[in-house]
Amino acid sequence: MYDARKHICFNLGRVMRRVYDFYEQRLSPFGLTSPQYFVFNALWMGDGISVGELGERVCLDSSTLTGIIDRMERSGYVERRPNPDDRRSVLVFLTAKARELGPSILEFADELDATLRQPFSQEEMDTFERVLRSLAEAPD
Amino acid sequence: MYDARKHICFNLGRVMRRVYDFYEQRLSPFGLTSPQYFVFNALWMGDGISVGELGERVCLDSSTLTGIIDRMERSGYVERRPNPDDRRSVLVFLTAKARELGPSILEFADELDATLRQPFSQEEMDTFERVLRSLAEAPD
DNA sequence: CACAAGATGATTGTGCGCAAATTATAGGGG
DNA sequence: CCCCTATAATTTGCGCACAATCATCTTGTG
Repeated sequence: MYDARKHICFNLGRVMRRVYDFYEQRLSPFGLTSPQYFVFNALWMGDGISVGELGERVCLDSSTLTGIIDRMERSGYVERRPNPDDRRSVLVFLTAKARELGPSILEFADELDATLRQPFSQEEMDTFERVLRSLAEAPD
Repeated sequence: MYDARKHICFNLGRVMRRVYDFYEQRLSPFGLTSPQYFVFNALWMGDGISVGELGERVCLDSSTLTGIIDRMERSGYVERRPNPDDRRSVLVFLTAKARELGPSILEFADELDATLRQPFSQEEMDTFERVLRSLAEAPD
């Protein structure tokens, strides 16, 4: 019998949505969605970068980031500043609010990740993540 | 150093988008997207069901399905018919076109799935899918 | 039989996510 | 110095995806 549930594709989508939701329910006190958390995290590693470079860090198209940065600017986490060396480019910075909440958010996200991993053995998670990374980096 | 890439959440989203894209590039001759393929597949198991029941089969909200069914109706794969027993409800059917293309599409999708699995051992895929299913079915 | 309670489907609003087109600027060659 | 091409960010158009809401219908209860 044909059942889409046997396809990797189907389960991947289903789990992705569930896990995003898991994070977002718990990140909601901070007013961050999952993609916004990734952007926050990428900027925590070093801000004052262009939209394009940010896109490389979070594996998202710059046109997708335009909207995410808009919303994070509205909620007070980031701000855009012109690049003095290149007027086409915009540099994205974390705000004082972001710097203040940063440690709590990052610690909290680590706990969420640990909660997700908790039911599985180290070996299972290693295999799981190895397959995941291979699928992410496979050609085509 | 904090890096969102270490989070399951981040890699899950990235891989899900890549795998969806992998399917969609190859399903494009049929004019189907990945979610549309899941709906097609669910109806192949038995059509003439309500939007709500379809949603249970594909694990999607009925408000999401409204749009997907609209588009599949436009491309000639499904049609809505009123439910004679319940005037609130709409039953979704596959069209003649869908029945004709069905076997090719299902076989093709199986090949795509096999291609994705090909680089990995049976044992790796078993672990991968077991973790995936547990994450999908975990409470909360 | 009437009416409240609950189910169902559609609609609305928000937020990703990408391709293609657009706008503005940069940089190189004649 | 000017044209041509390349690049950065945004806009536009499409397609998910879900929560909240609304309208409608069925069902259970008295």
